[in-house]
Amino acid sequence: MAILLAVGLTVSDIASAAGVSQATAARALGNYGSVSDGAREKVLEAANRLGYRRNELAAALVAGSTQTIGLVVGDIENPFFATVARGVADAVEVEGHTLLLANSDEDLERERHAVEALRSRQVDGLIVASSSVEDISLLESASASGTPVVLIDRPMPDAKLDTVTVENEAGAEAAVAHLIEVGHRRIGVVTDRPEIASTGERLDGYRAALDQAGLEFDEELVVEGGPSQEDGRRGALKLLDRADRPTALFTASNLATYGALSAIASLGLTIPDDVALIGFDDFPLAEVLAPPISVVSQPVSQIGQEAGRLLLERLAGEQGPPRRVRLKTALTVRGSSGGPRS
Amino acid sequence: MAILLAVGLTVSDIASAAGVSQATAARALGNYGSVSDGAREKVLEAANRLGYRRNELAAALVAGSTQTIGLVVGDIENPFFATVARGVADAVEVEGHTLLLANSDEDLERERHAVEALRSRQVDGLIVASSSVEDISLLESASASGTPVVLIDRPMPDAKLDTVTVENEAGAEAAVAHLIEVGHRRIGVVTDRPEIASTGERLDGYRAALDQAGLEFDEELVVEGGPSQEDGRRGALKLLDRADRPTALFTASNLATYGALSAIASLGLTIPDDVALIGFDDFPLAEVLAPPISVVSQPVSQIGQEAGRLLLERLAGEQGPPRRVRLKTALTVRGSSGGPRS
DNA sequence: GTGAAAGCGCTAACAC
DNA sequence: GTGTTAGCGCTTTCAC
Repeated sequence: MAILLAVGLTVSDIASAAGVSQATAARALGNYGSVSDGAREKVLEAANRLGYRRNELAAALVAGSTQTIGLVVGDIENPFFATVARGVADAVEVEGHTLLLANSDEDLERERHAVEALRSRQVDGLIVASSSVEDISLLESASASGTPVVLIDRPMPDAKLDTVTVENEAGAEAAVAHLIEVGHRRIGVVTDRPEIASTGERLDGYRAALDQAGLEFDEELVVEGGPSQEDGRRGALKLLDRADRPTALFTASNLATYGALSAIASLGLTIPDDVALIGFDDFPLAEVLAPPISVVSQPVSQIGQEAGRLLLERLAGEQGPPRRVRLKTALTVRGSSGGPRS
Repeated sequence: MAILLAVGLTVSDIASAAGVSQATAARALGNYGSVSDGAREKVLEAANRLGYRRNELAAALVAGSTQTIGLVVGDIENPFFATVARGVADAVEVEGHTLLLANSDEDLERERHAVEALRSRQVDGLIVASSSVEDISLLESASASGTPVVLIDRPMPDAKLDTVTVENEAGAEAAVAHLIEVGHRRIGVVTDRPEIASTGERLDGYRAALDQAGLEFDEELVVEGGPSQEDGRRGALKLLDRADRPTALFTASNLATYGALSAIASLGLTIPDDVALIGFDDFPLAEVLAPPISVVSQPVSQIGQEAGRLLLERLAGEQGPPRRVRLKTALTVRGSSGGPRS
């Protein structure tokens, strides 16, 4: 019995099967240079018959390009990142690129590790939802040394890198302004991690709306959440589980919204009478809940697609200064933000 | 002004910087063979100072292993697949592997294409949620030629491949039996795509529960959904938007459940009085909805982890016959499955 | 312990 | 149009 450890056919195998030189076979298979019709036919026939598949690894080693994009997200289980990933994949796959995926768990050390691992694997470019506001030197050095990097979701004004973000401040301001407009005066916020820049911007939007209405900022009403639903739940509970609880909540991320909904349900509170709610980022069941949940919606898939597009342009040779794409957000008012009981 | 197209340092660069031969530098860097302490120190110092990073591509070409796992899912935006992906990533990353991700959109042709692309990139192994019940010859041939394949989520009894699935039939049967127990007699089903084997098993569970209770199977009560929330919504509407609508619904996938919730809301029906509901696969807001939604929960992350584990074992040389891991499901009764109004 | 040299599978000069 | 040859960056014999 033959042990067949099929390691894959090489160009040479096809060449000898077709009775031509390795170079001719390579030319026919790679569709470059000039090959006579006869030779081409023999080669392709042999390749087809034997089931040849090009070793992209070897090709990449020569070409210096792997046709591979590294994507680093906080957690692919987070629907936001999953949708971003889908957007990126859609954008880059049409050009024949494939995604190498890594989770950072919003940890700077793990992010560094992921970026290094991806670079070692010679990705052509990187798309990163960075964990840190401050230290992006690693990413800038990657970019400087020829691996373009696109930052997503988290604005980095000083970064010399392409970025794709949304109008965090305007979105948050619109949400809070709306809550104020329908009569709320004490509005709690559950933020995402303070280390990520979008958190700061959304908080700025919150303050701007208060300022605009002449309301005083009360830091008691701001709680730091985190990247998980449980963080959001805890944050919301901290705000709601007391006598002088706010009459409305603004949750600054999708998982924070989930968490707040859970907290509100567990306390037996009614939306919007006991507490109104607006969340940043839309979600599948927002319209189905009773009442439907008001949200600041953002074009999540488009974030990924734009990032993919920017990266492909860099790979195609684009040399200009860092580009900053800011996508619009939109306030979608549904039932959950109705006026307070008063 | 110098043009610095930093292409990356090579072992030779480090070797000359350290004043040793390329081979010695490689040995020190790769931590194999024997190197004198002095030489090692010089090499590592130089590597560190210059910022050397190994080109894993070149290493992989020699080693014949890329430390890379290909993952093919229907759609990474689907929370089920996102969680599976996370589980796989967690399992394989500890061994230094990275995930290459591809979406098949539940299309057999795209799945084939993805598998080919991943194999060309020399992944060490593949984990696939296959789109087709019938044609897995491509995957079996991959496996036979040295790229181990683990099938997930969709049972393939005849496949000569490792598989990780859940107890679809038992889970579905428990759900429907419970609906019958609380008094329902006309129970509608919204399935996933009929082409995937889990759909068949869940439908078998439905029929088994009816049989057990002596109820007749009515094919009018079964509608084919699909892989999207919108498919589920349409399917549920077909069942609910008529006079003799069923008093309960069993949705056979998470997105079908989302879709059914949407359909129920749009029709203004009340759960569980107008229509009771149990869905296959738990979801983040299930406990938060009013009423909370009863589900058949499955260990989604564990599916991914087990698949990763089986694959790593194959890569480590495991030679035995195909292994079939069947994970348990559990019926979680919440408010949505309460008795009918009668 | 160390260096020279071969080779992984491919692309691409360079001759003929 | 075709074959010979070098080389991508690495690992790994094989002499010394």
